[in-house]
Amino acid sequence: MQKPSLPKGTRDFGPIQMARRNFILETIKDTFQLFGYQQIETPAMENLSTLTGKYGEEGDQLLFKILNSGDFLKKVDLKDLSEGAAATLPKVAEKGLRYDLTVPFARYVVMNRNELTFPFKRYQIQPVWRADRPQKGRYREFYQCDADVVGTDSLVCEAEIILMIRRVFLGLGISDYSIKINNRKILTGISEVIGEAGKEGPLAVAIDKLDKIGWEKVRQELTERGFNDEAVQKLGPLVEASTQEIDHLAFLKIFLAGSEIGLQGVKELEETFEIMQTMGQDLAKVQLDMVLARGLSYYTGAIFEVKVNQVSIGSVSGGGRYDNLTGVFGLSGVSGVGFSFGVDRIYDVMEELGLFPQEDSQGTQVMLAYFDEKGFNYALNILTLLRAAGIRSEIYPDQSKMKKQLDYASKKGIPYVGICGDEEIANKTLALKNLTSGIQENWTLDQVIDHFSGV
RNA sequence: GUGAUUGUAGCUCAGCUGGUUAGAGCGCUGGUUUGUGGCACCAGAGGUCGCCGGUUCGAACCCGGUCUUUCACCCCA
Repeated sequence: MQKPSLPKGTRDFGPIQMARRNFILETIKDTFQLFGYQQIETPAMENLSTLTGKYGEEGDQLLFKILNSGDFLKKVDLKDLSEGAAATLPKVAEKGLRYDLTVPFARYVVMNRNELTFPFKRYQIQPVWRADRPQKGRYREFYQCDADVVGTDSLVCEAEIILMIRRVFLGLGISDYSIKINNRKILTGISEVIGEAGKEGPLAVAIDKLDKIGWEKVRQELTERGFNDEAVQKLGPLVEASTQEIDHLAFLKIFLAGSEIGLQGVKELEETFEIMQTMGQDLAKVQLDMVLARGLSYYTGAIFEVKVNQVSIGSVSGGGRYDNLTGVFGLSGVSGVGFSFGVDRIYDVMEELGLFPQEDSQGTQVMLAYFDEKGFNYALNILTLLRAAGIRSEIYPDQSKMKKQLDYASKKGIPYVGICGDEEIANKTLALKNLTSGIQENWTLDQVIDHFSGV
């Protein structure tokens, strides 16, 4: 006999967890649909050529590769082996598990460009896999809920992303959180005005850690990454301003005065906020974060990140605009913007904050219990009638002691048990017992149906 | 990928510098209660101490490897 086990970083979801996950999923789905997004799905596996090179060097390492079927070694020769893993890999694996939903979506858009009506708004809720080392709030298999719109560069999309995030969090009962927003063009502008044009990549990576490790450490990292002292010096006022309660847009207009692209980024943010105002919306929870960077290299415009306050979990949602994601698949000039909710992290956050409702709203409402064959037959009849009336009900399947039957209902959290004994059969009633209060009354079937239909 | 950390009954954990048959609480099964769960009392079942190897007269305990858990870095939902 072998001990059963799970692969590292994966989990089973039991009935309670699934009820909770479905609650989160339904809230998100409902919101996406309300905003006009249509659902699609793509395969769990993609050709490796679709996936590699889209997430940076680190990302390629985190891809799960699928060994070719059959004799996977037949194309490998000794020379490949002597050259190491990088040379051998393409010959033994040509498929991989998807790393996110955005790249498969880009692939889908390009392959179906003639059938799709643009702007195309799609949502997608599926698991993704990363060969990461698991830790708190980080799994090797987890769900993403993406909503993206491609084929328009309208800033209405950016505004609507903010509105969708707010609606979902309202529905989930999460109230203390911030939607951080920035624009890659602003980061490009910053690198220009400090005299390190073209280095926004490393600048972004370093500056993103500001609230985590502090200015001193970031400064060190920048120097290590080859930024000269003068440039780092020039960054000082920005870092200071980012922590102060001032009008960041106004600050950026001055700070980025010498950078056309930087000012363009500021303008985009400004317009996004104006659109929201025209829609009659305020900017609650929205926070312009001048040092928000995000790692993914394909972002070119707005970038988002959502952090729930007072919890130890990382960001629960993120996204941004990408101008040329479909370009690598041969369709250029299509701008897209989208974001993603991490269900597993939202789950962890809600658990940490104790936000899940106690009772299960989809569980059985009544269980039928009985003492003997006669009662069993009577109960089977009643069961059909209850279900016909739309009442979630079940019968204890084995003839056994009343104690056992009640125990089962009690443990399963079923609130009512309908007991079928000789007396009840004779009077055409049910002895309906409330398991919370312990009170038991004899009710006619009509009364029972009335009672539960009203709930 | 780098550096730590964890693993003993279904669950949460004790287990002394290595020394007979490895314990507790909760849970589980049965009983006190043959038309009634929760509470109480009584009895019982359940463990190759993650796995493999080594040191030792003797290993849950020491050493090596491996898997797993958690955490930091990197990166990210």
